Amino acid sequence: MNDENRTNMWTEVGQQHQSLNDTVANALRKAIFRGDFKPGERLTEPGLAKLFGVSRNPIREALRKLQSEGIVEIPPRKSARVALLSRQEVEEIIELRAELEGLSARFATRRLTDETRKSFQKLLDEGNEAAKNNDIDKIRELNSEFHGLLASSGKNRYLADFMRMLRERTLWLFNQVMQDRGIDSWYEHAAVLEAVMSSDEKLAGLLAARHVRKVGTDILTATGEEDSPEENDTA
Amino acid sequence: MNDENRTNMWTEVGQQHQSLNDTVANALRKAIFRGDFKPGERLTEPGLAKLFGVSRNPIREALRKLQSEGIVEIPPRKSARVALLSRQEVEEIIELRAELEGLSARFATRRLTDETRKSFQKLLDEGNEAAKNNDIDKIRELNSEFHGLLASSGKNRYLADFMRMLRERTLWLFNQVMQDRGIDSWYEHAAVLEAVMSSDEKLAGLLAARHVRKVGTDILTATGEEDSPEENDTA
DNA sequence: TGACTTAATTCTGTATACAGTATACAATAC
DNA sequence: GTATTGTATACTGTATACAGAATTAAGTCA
Repeated sequence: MNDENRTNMWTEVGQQHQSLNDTVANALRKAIFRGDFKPGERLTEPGLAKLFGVSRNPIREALRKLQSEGIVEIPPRKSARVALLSRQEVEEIIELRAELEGLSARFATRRLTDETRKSFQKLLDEGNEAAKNNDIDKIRELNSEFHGLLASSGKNRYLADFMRMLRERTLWLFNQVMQDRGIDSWYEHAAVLEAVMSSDEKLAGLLAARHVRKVGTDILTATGEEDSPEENDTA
Repeated sequence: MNDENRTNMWTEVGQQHQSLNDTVANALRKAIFRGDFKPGERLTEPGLAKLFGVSRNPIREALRKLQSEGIVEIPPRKSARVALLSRQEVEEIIELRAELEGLSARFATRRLTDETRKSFQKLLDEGNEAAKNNDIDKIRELNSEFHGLLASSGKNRYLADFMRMLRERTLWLFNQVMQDRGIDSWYEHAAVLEAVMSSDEKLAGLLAARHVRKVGTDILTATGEEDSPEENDTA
């Protein structure tokens, strides 16, 4: 093996190294999505620094990153807080996600290649199999894979990134409903995939958008009765 | 004046205070958009710290912020660089902007209120006046105002924010063409506004999308002949 | 002269220090 | 008993320090 190959082969190990702030950001994001920190909860830098066993600097940068993702809010000169979504915002995100998921489906249809078609078919087969067996865990995994695959097949990184952000932002909400709706969701996803593969751009777009709206209304009615999360500000 | 009113009135003075990292981020963003730092140029923390007369910390945070906006790239353990857009990426952004501008126009039409209608009408009158007088500067100002107004009338902050980011990201490109196309652009904007105000959602969406595509193809043909910006990597 | 190695320098990642600001709570006045 | 002020504590914003990585410059050998 010559030097050049060796370099190319192992050079990525340096790139893959996560700096502390990335590591912290990922851990914190996961913790928030898991519910370890509740919406509105204070996230002080010294507290997190102690918790993660690092200095305040990586914590600060992680918090700023999560702020840019909309996961935490950082008012000036005050502690960061886990962001809380107003009902209004949830509605906005769902409405937007519906349109963008439709757009993504249309892009994917337009750019359909043999390769992506094969991925779609594989996902479709696995999903139908799992649905037949009532394998809820598998279904949930494939449901989430669906969105990623559709987005990447659309071949527009900006759209894909933005949608991932919107999805993450409402993940915990959607997850609540997914318990009951998993199988239904799968069949709606399957319908989108079939429309994409039969190159019916318009239908794919409509089905994808309608799917998000359906789950969205389920969420909104499910959470509608409860009290919406209170601002625990001292104002 | 009672206490509550006084509080609401002046409380913002504390909120408005910009921390150094915000100030730096804004200054740096402006500098990059003005072309003071060319795409691909290295942005070292000590260099910027000296330039802005602050310590490295605010610089770091500003750079991270601009990274999240896609304006700079920060490879691990290397200096930040002004992001450079590949032709592929420019095409992706334009394609996406066309769809989203269309979406935004449709949202604005759906949510048309007396108030927004009045703003639209005012913009329309001013623009037509300026176009008649060939007042290029005024036209450019109104052209940029158009996008902001349309987005805010759509009443979806997430969409509006995302579009602003995409617009900023390609501002320098669009500006090149705007010299010649300013007046044409205005009339295309005016057509969108009229469609919105006559509540023709579909037409508004189509016109808005077509407008972006038009400017986009102008840009792509104009920059197509030149060499695309080279990665000045040492790879 | 030109490619390769090594030394010097610069830069990033992280930790720590300190001043100014917010928060919590007890003491005081009404 | 409630509102207000005073004071201690905790937290953020910013600067500085230092180790290790990246870059640049210098030197070596062909």
